[in-house]
Amino acid sequence: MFSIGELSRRTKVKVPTIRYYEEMGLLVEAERTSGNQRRYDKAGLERLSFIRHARDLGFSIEAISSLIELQDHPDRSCEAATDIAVSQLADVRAKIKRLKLLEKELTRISKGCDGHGISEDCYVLASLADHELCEREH
Amino acid sequence: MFSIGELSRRTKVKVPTIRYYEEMGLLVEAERTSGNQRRYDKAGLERLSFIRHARDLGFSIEAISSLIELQDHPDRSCEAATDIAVSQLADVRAKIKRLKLLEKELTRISKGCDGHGISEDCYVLASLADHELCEREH
DNA sequence: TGTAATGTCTCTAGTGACTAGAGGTTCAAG
DNA sequence: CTTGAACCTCTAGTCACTAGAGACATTACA
Repeated sequence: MFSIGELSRRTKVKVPTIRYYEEMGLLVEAERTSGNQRRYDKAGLERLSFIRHARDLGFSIEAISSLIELQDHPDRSCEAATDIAVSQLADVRAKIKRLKLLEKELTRISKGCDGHGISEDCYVLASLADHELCEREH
Repeated sequence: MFSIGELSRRTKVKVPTIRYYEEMGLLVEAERTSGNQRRYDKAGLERLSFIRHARDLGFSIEAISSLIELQDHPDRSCEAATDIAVSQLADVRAKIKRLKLLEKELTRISKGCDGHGISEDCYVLASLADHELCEREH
């Protein structure tokens, strides 16, 4: 059994974040010492590692909730789990697509001015003021 | 002179968002009718278009504040404006990089299970539980 | 055993960029 | 002059935390 600080060190999840996950219902309420401090075991560590990994991959708290629910019922169909992963992947791909458009536009805008002039003539400011100066939709 | 609703229609920025921008100091406080309703002119429209375009490109409210400050002083050096744009570009590139790693990992994970089995054997859930199953850092 | 340092507790409030809703007022059309 | 849409302010909610206050618990060392 170890303290929340120890759990934090092992999982690289900050202490207040662990308490937040508990409040959100991602972690079951931890056992307490007589002095009311949380104590964790291997199961708690594994669950938090799961959460941390899923968060790193961009899953929302809500999605993680569903995934944990499935994990707790090993006999159920895992269709929902793959659905969540596939939809997360679609999300990530959509974001990449959008960011690539932004990248192109920002590259173009940035190149338009070397920063040595005055605001009045700045292509960066002009581009922002006038969408017509953009090459494509973003 | 036109109303906030009309401004909203022309810029595609929602009415509460316009009021929010005013509160944040991005928009100067609008003139009011005798009945206390906001009224805008061409200058207001142009400023909001500027803000909207910058937000679309992912600039923060704070960054936009600085850009507007420069816009209001056409005689100043525009170095800060190009700095902001360049740093925004770096941000976008960093995000793309990270998302591409996530995409690879999520693709791999998603392919590992077709969703027709039970949770116990699900590769999606196993991958999340065990970082070791990942191919690279993310 | 005493004490000091560190760790932990709960609670509240703040972040960014909005969005939603309540309850009341003003405007424009007919 | 009435009706209904648009407008006003204010508060609270979103997401996933983060920061800080003030009090209590645990641990290490003398």
